[in-house]
Amino acid sequence: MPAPDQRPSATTTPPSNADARRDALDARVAGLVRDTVTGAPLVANRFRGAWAGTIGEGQVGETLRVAGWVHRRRDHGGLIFVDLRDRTGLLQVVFDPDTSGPEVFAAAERLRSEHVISVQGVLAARGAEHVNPRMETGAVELRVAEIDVLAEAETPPFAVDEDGDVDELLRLKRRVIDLRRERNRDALLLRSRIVREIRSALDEEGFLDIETPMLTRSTPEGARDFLVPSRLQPGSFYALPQSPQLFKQLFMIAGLERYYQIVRCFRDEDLRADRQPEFTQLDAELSFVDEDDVIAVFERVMARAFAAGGLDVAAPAWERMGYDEALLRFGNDRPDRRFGLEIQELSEALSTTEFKVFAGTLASGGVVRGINAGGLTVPRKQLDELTEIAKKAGAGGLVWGFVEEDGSWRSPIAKFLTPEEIEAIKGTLSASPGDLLLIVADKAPTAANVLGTLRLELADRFDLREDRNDVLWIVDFPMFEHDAGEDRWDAIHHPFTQPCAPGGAAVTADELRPGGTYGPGGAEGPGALHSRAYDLVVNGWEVGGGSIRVNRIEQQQAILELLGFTPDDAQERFGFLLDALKAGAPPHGGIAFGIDRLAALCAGRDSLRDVIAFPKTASGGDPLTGAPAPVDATQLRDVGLRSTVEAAPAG
RNA sequence: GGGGGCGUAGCUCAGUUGGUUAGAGCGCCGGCCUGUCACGCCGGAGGUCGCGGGUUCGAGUCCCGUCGCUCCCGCCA
Repeated sequence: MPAPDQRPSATTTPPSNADARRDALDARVAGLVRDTVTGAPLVANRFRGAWAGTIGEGQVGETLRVAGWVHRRRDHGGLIFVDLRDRTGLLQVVFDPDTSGPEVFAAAERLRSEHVISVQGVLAARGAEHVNPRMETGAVELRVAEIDVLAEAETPPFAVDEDGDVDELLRLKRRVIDLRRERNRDALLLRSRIVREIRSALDEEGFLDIETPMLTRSTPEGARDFLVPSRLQPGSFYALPQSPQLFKQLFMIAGLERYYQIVRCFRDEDLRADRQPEFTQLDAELSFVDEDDVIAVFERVMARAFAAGGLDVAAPAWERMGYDEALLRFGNDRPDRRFGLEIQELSEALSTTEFKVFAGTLASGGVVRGINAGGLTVPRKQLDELTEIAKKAGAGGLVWGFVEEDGSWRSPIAKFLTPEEIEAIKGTLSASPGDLLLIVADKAPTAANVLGTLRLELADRFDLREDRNDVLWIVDFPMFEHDAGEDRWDAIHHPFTQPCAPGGAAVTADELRPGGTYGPGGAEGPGALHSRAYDLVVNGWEVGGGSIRVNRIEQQQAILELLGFTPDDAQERFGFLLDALKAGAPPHGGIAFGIDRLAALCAGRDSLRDVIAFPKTASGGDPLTGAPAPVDATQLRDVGLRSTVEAAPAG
């Protein structure tokens, strides 16, 4: 994920590249959302007859009434200018004692920022020398004849008319003020625009918008559930849905064919800039489909969503990359391909090395991989920092070295390698003089993770990303992973995903059972299975993912058994799904997209908080309402609970 | 749970080696101003330096603890 820019204070420093980029993006978003707001119908009433930001020279001479907030006020003593703001933008309104009369003018003298007013007057052209080209409505102004002060406002805690950084806690506490700021308002408008496009695309594709319960039963998504105690059945709990996964499968079995929902989902895990405890998904499912069908439909839908969001991506079909290839070349399953520094396999080139670290790793089934960081100027201090990062990512260490002008390799380990081995490394990494080579020897997953992390770190530090958008599907995921700690198999996507053999061939229930080819203890074992899952990755963000589901009861039972559920456990927890599968389930599959991530991506924001009206802080709180908060003993007793924790003092 | 960064006026920040009465820009308040548009000019108010403790003759500055925000790891698709 892109690192947040360090933004210098606007007053003291000239604009940086990052600032310029941000401004350009904000301007683009503002342009995109303008049609959203100007398209809003407006029926004249006693408050207004026009949107402020849409008024133009065509209306000069008309008597107009506009309503909104005092954005800025410029008092010249005998003449007062007010920029009036509504959702659509700004309009300069002028108070002049001659045209406004003494009472209206006196009212204008008392106006302050953020007062709410409705004004009426005649629209006038400004005259060439007074046009403000930086303002959408800068060629005209309203000569106010009447004013209604609808509400006064206290001085806002931070400036509404500036987009500068403000402490985020304060922004969230005073979210109303924050959302008045252009940048934040536009982010929400953009999100609305994207969602509207998605709904209309899905409608045209024949999807039904059907709701699913919020008070439901814990589902095995892997994350912690948010629990809601039941008052009518003390001691029992609802869980808030981590996703409507099982419900949407029931819709398919019920014969509804195509379902979608833009739905809130909940996961009680620690937060990140790209993770909120409640988040919004576009959730969808289709019947009688294979991967290609789902992907084709959602390439159409998402291409429209990206266009609506102003994200310039290639036209479909989008490239598909296997999970193994992504991990090998980019070190993770959500590759950011906007810069090079791809990871190369060096194991073969070094297969006969006598250098102990490499030889030992290879002998124990590990790998040696490296990246060519190119001609970056990386001082020793930064190399030490990179080594630290590599260690944190799980590596034992990091080998680095520079290719000198004479072709020699300046590295702490150069003396342990033969000239042939050094040439092989340089050849595999396509190294030329001046290049920095980084090499890691470890088990394959660790090496991938370490080099993937370093790759992203270098892109952040040296601003390597190209100014373009990259979209691709990741396919051919493994189905299960082994949890060594608990000696247990876990589903990587979820247990309702259909497994397949590595080439894509179907697997039977028997093959999944103990002793079967892909069963525990079988010839291949569960680890060899692939799943019919797919993820959509944009600019290194996973924005969506889904799979073809299991539609035959025997196969579902075999998978649950493989995961360690006894038939009784399985029936107890997923009986409703298993019973439904017995009722005759069509082949079906689906997908879910993170709407918050999609909106953040399109708006060019690093944090989901910027595209959520009322987000949570990193500690899961909502500074606006003070949630979560203690409740009194009576409320707890009603739901059959007693707290074991000393309540923190309110506030 | 762990690691990094941050916390000084309403906002954004500066504050040197621990040393006089803690500063700036913006905002706010008052005054002046009829063509501004980040209006301008003059004047003014405004501080629990997050909180608690410690070291010191003396702490915004050093130490310990704690709270909050934020980024990352773990966790989580």
